[in-house]
Amino acid sequence: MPTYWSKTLIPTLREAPADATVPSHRLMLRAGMIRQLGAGHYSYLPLGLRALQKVMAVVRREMDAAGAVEVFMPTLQPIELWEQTGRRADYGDNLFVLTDRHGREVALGPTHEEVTTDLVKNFVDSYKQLPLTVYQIQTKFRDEYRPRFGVLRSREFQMKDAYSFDIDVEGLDKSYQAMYDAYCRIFESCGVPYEIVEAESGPIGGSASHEFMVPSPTGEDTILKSDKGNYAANVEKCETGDRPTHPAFAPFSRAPKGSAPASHGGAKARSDEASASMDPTGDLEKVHTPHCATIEDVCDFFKKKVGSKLKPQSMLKSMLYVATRDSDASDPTEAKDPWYVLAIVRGDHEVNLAKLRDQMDKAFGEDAQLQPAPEQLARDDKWALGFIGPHAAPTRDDTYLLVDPDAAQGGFWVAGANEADHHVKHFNWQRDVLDSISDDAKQRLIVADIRNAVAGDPSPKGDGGVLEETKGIEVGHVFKLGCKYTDALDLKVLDDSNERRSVIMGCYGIGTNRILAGAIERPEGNDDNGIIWPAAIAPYQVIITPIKFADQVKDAACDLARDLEAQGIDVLIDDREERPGVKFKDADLIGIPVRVVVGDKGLKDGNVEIKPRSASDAEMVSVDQAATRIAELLKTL
RNA sequence: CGGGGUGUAGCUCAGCUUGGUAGAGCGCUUCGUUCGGGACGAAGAGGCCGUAGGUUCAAAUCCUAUCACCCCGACCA
Repeated sequence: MPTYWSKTLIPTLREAPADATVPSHRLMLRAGMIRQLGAGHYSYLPLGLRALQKVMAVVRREMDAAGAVEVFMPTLQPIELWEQTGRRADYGDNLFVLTDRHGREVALGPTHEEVTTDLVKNFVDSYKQLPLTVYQIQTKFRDEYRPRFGVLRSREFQMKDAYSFDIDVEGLDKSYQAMYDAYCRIFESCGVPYEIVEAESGPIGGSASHEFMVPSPTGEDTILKSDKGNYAANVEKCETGDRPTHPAFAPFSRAPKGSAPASHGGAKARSDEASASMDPTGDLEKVHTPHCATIEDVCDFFKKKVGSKLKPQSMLKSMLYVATRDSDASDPTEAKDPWYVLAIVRGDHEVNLAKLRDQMDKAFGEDAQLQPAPEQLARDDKWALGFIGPHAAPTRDDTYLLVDPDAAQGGFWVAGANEADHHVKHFNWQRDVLDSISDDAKQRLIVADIRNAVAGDPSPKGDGGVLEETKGIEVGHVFKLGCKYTDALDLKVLDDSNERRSVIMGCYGIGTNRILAGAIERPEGNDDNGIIWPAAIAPYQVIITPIKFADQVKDAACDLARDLEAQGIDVLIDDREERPGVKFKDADLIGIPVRVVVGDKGLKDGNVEIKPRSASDAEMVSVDQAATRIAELLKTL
């Protein structure tokens, strides 16, 4: 049965609400697909729901084809599960927690690793029952800092999540690959362009991870790609190739992992000419910089008060972290033996905590708990927060000094003075640190990649490639989890030699409503007149626009609709008593791939007018041929 | 959470500085004329001006508090 516009609910809007800023949000609102209830909560109206259901159908088809089995798990999850895996703390405020009438805490599921593991534990005892991959499509809840961009980042959203269970790493690799391939087919089927990038696994945990991104300037994720085309990664994960340090730092340097040693490919030394020399030609000089605790503040201050131009890349940024081996103490202030890590990067760079953790793990050969130093703790320990400089570290035996290669350069730097409201200029590593450093402190000095990669950095492939930056919308994410959850929740099975072994997991997520937004955000997904859907996920494949819904036009429109429906093509008939112009505008706005105009004019010659939404011109086709022609056309859209 | 902004009709917004009985366009209802790219005319319906206090003879307007939403930022799928 075709849908009649007048009988359904498609409240199109001439203007978008002022608070909608990104194209997908504006157009979904204007097309009458969604309505906002609160910050990050959206209702799906019939048009939006239909599109979402199309996506779900594609996802189900490919999941089933890949051998995954569909289940449906509860949204309400006992908080104990989250405590057992330690993720209650990891998720922090992002986890919605509610209290039931008995005073028990329950989490609103943001994801289902714990529940799935717990479920599978109940009935999987033998390696013979593996591999197993389960999936579900469900509403997830995350208490985002800041929901935004409509359906792109909401607190309540739909996700297809899948979990694989294998007896060994080879099995995991296979399961992972099967999902990876299925994801490629899903995004291809849905007609959304995508890129696959290496990703940080974040609070989910795990060893390997890829993200599926729809390239788009409105994306919140930053992707770095080698111009050689052989490497792409999320900025949170992205490695850099070898970046040369000043020779004086050689004994402390750690080559970035995976990079070819001593490649001088795209590495750029500081542009500042003075950096060529390690010899100080100016004395270390303290400058009074009241209330200038950030790089930006200091630069402004120098410009306005000192009268000299200071660029962020001429400064050293000193970030203080606190570490502990005591994994039970979630609060470092209560840990038994905390120590500090002072991370130094160039003023225009950002410290990457995951990389910093990696380096600390290497230094200790075990997991260290590392986090930004809480303000109170740092002040109590006499750190001049906001005004810390690198030379503070060697004087303290509780502090490691980690320096990024780009900061480990000669010449002069502006840095914190280790005294409130003061910075120093003419800071020089050789004179102010290396010359006076004790042997003991040398053990705690490491030069290594600890910052986020930026455009212009050398590719980690070490082939002379240079990284370029783009933005993307994350629509899918696959992880090799390992045994994090199965160990925490004790999911073990007997293997073929009767040994109990930890089951190895993978997990795989797709944001189904992000696919919708991604389809609209893609360059071909919208124009001045509205949405342009890929046929696979369009709410309807065909819209029939009768010029006036009466008499022979009405009959012809209904006949055609019936023929199309008989071929499995879904049809929307715009039967409203509106002027043709209004119907054309609305048809364009909601973006149905094929529009058929039925009017007296064409009918006089036995024709209807067929126009793909993406085309600028229509073609006249005889009434008899219309259904066939439309079916053909749809295959190309 | 820090900074900024906005709450007036279903939507987009004016009115607020300088207090004095609530406005426009679009949409909606009825009638008429229109009818192939958001028609025209006429007549209507629709708002305790986010909420609560306060100042005042009088508050959409001034003050205080509070709530909601949006934007920017802070290691977010």
